[in-house]
Amino acid sequence: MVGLHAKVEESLRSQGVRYTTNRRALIEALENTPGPLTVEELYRVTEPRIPYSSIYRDVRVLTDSAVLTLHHSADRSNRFELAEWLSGHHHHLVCVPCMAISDVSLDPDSERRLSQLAERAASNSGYRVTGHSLEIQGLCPKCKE
Amino acid sequence: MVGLHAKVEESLRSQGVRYTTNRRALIEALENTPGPLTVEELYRVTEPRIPYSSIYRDVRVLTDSAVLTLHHSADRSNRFELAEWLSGHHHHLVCVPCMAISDVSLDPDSERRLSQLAERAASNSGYRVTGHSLEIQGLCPKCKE
DNA sequence: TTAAGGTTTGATAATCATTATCATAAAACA
DNA sequence: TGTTTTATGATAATGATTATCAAACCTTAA
Repeated sequence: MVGLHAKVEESLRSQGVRYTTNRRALIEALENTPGPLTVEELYRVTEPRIPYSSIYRDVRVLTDSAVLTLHHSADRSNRFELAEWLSGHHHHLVCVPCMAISDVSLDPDSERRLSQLAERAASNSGYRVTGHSLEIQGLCPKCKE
Repeated sequence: MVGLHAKVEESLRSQGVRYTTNRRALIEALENTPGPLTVEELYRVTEPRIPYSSIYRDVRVLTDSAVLTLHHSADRSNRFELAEWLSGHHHHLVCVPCMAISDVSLDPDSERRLSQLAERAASNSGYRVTGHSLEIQGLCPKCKE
């Protein structure tokens, strides 16, 4: 499999965007985490520190370049994650009390059925369906006890 | 069926929160709309005008009282909607270009299968599942053309 | 009905997250 | 190398949301 960084670099290059040290560090941080991260978390995790102004600018650039996607969930913070063409299609498991978010995948058969459900649900709305995402709420192992 | 306002009033009363004119107007606005609304939309829709400070305070009070739920959507805006115990379980259809959001329901059979999928997806994560919500992305009739 | 106590309101100020600005630095390119 | 483009980081500005507080409003009990 071609490395993540090579894919990102190639994609950015084709859009005339440079793959700099800061951006690489952000991608690495996201690669090493099992779920989407906030700007603040990216700030804390990267080493050496990247100023907030640069993180905000970079996540915006990377999102505009379709390398990252913005994730919106019940908690009011914006979180970023690798786009699905880099990380694979997946869904999210959200812990309601502690707001932790982790990625989860369905097996291919379930995924196919989910697509069908989405199609059917939209069938008499006049929409053309292009994608879907399932958010599962629950209690993580820690919060469960 | 017992009226929406009666249910809301009863619920608020039990929590020592008053169901005032402003709050009633906000609930009415949400009742008459097929999807979640932003604070700005609530401001525009209510008559007579409710100041922003009051709308922000009230949606917060109503969310804390579990009468409303917050929906954090892809365009980075916060939207509020009636909680599911008032409006029924439903999912969202999001138009990617224009950001319109509308509610959509699955038939009971599909809903049951979706619950099973959610359970299965989380089964080896250690989470206890308490709920789920499906977001379907697509193009609305207008944007489709 | 009135007085007391608690809640809500609306105007305004304060805060917080995010974005814009801009001079400097680095990279790409001719 | 010199030129042009893009990125960086410090700082200022913006915009959305929350806090503050005096006045107005309910609710309850006497």
